[in-house]
Amino acid sequence: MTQNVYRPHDHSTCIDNAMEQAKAVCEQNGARLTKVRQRVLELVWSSHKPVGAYDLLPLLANEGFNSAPPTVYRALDFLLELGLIHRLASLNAYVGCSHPGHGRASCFFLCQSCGKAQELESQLYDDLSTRVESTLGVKIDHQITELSGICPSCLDQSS
Amino acid sequence: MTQNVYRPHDHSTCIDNAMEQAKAVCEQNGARLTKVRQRVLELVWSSHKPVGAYDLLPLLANEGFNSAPPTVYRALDFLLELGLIHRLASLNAYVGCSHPGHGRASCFFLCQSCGKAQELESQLYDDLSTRVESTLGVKIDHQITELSGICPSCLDQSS
DNA sequence: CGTAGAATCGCAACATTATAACCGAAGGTC
DNA sequence: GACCTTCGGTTATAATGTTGCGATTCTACG
Repeated sequence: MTQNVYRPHDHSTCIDNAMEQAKAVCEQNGARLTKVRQRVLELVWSSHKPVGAYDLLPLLANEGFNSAPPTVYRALDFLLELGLIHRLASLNAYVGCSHPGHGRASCFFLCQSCGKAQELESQLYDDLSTRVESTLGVKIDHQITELSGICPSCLDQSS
Repeated sequence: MTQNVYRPHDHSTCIDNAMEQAKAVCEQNGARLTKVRQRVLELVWSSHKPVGAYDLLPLLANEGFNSAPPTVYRALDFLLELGLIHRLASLNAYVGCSHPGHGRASCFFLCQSCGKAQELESQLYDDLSTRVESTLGVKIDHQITELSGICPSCLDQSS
C-alpha cells in the first residue's frame, strides 16, 4: 500500500527513498543526475505539497545555482521524462513520484486545505481506461486523474 | 449514450442543442446569458476542438465586442460555474459540455492528432472516486480525468 | 415611472507560467 | 588531446490568467 501523506511520518525517509530510487532509475536509463537536477528533485520532495516551477527559482538562487526559468524547467522536464516527478495540471505544480516506473496512469488526491498531494494506486483507473480503450476504439497513451477535496486530517481539524 | 465526436455528424445540431440547454440552465439558475456570454459559448462550441481563451479574443474583436482578456475570462468563468463548458487542465483550453448537470466528475478523451475532445460518461469514474472517498476517508468535491491518445478516426487514417 | 442596489462590462495594468534561440562549458569516448 | 554530445547560462519573449476601478446596464421595489 502506498504511504499516506496525511499521517505524521518521518519525511526524511521519503526524501532518502526518492533520491535512492532516482539514482537507480538514472543508472538504468544511462541518464545523468547532475547537481541541479538532483537539487531540484530534493526541493520538489521537500514536502508533499506540490511546488511551482517559479517557487524553485529563489531556492536554487540561494544555493548559488543559476536561477533563470530555463534551468528549472529543464530539470523538471528531465525528471518528468524519467517518471521521477509528476506535473499536476490543475495546479501547474510538480510533486515527487512515490513509485516511479508505474504505467501511463497518474492519479492524485489534492487537499484544498493543507495543499498536500496524495498519489493513489492507479491500477483501478488504468483498468477503467483499458475499458474505455476497447469501448471507444481509441489508443490511450497517457492519462491523468486529479481529485480535489479535503483530506482526513483537515476534516478532523474542522470538526 | 453520448455522441461520438469522431464520427461525421451535423454539427449545427450540436450547437443548437447546446445553446438551447444553456438558455434553460440559465433560466433555472436565474443567471443572465448576455450577448458576450452567449457568443463565447457559441464560439467554444464551434467545433469539438478545445479552444484557448486567447483564441477567442480576436474572434470577439471581429464582432465588435471588447477583446481584453478579462472579458473572455469572465464569460468563461460564468459558463464554467453553470457547468456549460469544461476547462481541460492539460491543454489550458475550454470545450462545451455535452450534458450539463452531471456531477462532480468530468472525463475526457483528447485526440493528440486531430485535437477533438470526446466527453465520456463519468459515472464509472465517479463511482471509483466514491470508493477512494471511503477508502482514504477524504471528501472529494471535484475531479478531472483526461485521457490522451489517438482517436479511432485518426487511427484509421494512419494505417 | 424613478431611483437604489446589484450585476455586468470596459479598460489598464500586472502576475504567473512556460518557451525559444544562441552560445559557451563540461563530461565521455576514442 | 580532439571530437562529439549533453548540459547549463543568458536574454528575451510567448502564453495564460488576475486585480482593481470606474462606468454602464439591468432589476426590483416603492
